[in-house]
Amino acid sequence: MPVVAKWPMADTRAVVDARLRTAFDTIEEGVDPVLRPSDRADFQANGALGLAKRLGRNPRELAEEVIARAELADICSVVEVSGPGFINLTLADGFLSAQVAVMAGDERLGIEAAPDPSKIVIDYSAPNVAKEMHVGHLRGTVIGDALTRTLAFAGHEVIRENHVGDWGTPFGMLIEHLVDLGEETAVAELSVGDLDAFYRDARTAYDASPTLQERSRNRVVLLQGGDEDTLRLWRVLVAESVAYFNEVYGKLGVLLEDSDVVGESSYNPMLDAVVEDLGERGLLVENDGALCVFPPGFTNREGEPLPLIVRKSDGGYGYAATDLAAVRDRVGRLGARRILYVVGAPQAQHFEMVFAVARMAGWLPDDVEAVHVSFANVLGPDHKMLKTRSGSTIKLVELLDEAVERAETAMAERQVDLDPSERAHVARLLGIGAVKYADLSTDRTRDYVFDWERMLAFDGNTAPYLQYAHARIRSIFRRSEIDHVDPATVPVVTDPFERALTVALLGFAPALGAMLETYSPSKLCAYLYDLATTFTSFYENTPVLRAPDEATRNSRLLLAELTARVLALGLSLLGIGVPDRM
RNA sequence: GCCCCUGUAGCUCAGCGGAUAGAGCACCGGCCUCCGGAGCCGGUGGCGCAGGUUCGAGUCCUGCCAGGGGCGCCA
Repeated sequence: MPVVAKWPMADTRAVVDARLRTAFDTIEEGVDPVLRPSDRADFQANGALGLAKRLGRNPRELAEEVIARAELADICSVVEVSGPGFINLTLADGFLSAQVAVMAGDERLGIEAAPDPSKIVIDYSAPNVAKEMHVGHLRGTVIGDALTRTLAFAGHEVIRENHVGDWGTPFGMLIEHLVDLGEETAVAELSVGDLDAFYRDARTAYDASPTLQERSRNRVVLLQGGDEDTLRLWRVLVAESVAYFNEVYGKLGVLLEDSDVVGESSYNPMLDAVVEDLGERGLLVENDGALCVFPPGFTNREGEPLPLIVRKSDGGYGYAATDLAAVRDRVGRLGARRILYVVGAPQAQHFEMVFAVARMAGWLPDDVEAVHVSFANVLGPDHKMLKTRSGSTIKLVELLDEAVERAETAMAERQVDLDPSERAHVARLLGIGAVKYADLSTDRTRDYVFDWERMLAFDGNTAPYLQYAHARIRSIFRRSEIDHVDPATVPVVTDPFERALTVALLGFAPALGAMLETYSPSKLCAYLYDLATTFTSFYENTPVLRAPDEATRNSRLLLAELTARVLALGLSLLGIGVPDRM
């Protein structure tokens, strides 16, 4: 198939964009064709309008000139100027079928590995030791996991770092509570995952007893001073908590594991060096006994320069020091070319300051990117922020268990005929998938309304809908005699439903690109949902197994199978599994 | 007081400076001798307000209004 070799990428938009770019270049170097999907054609290029304005030319004439200079004959069936100077492009059916054949013949579905792979550190999840994981941790964990999987698929070397809160003043209180409970009782409580009760009881006792407060303060000093017995107790807290986190991660189905835990405490040995470095570069200013750096451009409420406090007046280190040490370590030791922080939006200014200081100190060179992948709040159905100490916090495990239960109930209502073990497995994929997808499908910078009913509803833009579309396709293949379509099949694209599905399939590469460009899983979700609806419409309106002839049948089977593969791959990149039956 | 984020249909959300602002839920109306009805086809309904920039603004700028968050020793 020479026609196939001409377009190695199954990224239709990129091919068209490149052709137009070449044509625009002959008129003026470096003009963006401004290629967009169009209602009136497959694509529209709007670049002629802006260029005409700059050159003082008639936009329609200029658009005509671009068309005349562009090599489009082999990929477009219709190219015309419309309106004030839009170039409307309709792709040639032969081009579409060749492109989709390339995609189908590729294990990676036409997604080329990044030409410039880089080492990326991604910091996400970060629960606190001896504290329950609640819905607030859902977003960071799920978004971080999706980005990790997708960046890795794109060919990058991704290093996960779970920056757990395992250090700081509360640990004096927590260790004393551990002592008061007795180690065995405490371990028993923690190992069953009742971190909430442990923390709450510790806090209650602490608040009520000045003696305990005194002991806690002393304990912090011992902990920071490296007292062996205190450290041992501290390690018990950490180990039990991490074991519990792993259980939650297992339920949630995310990649994080023990070796990814790089808690705040791991930077303790590097903190003195951070201060020394900053001192040597003359960046430190002593202020009321605290060592500060004043990055330019930050002011407090009085309009005075705002410090990043590296060392507190009592000699202790705050989280600014830890975060600086982490940057230094990730770039200096690990060789990260990019660092992603999947952390809530309220910390935006903190990260801006940390990055600014790290740049001033030379730890973060200009060619290393540091990005705060921020996400907004989780709101309750009442649109108020869900806060940890408000009493009515939802434990993450309970949320996940209920999601699975609801999936089971829904399956029971549909009288799904599966054996018990497969049934349980599918319920898990559906329930957990629904929770994850509900979170991922909303723009991460917007507040996310957590609503049981909506999240677990099995219609609309939800994971179960996508999973269902996938299962229906698998059912076609179970029903027919064939496992897979002959990979050499080149689909015929004539029927409007076939055509719409083909165009949708070819949107996969740009959709992944859009997700990675902006670190927005919601873009991939939107694409997958569009693909699923386009497929279902195709499937309802176009006979597949009962196609009029063998060639059409094979062609449609190919489109169906490819749809299933895109759905399965796309969802897996989001951390969501797909059952064959449901 | 200053800074950041958000404001799109009754509700939940898409909209990368371009043509008539799209979905889903809910509501209304069709489709079960037909490959899985957790579905398909169709309908009602909207850019917080006021200016400005632009050939063109939901998108960019300014002001206001509303909600949320942040603003030196908690993380």
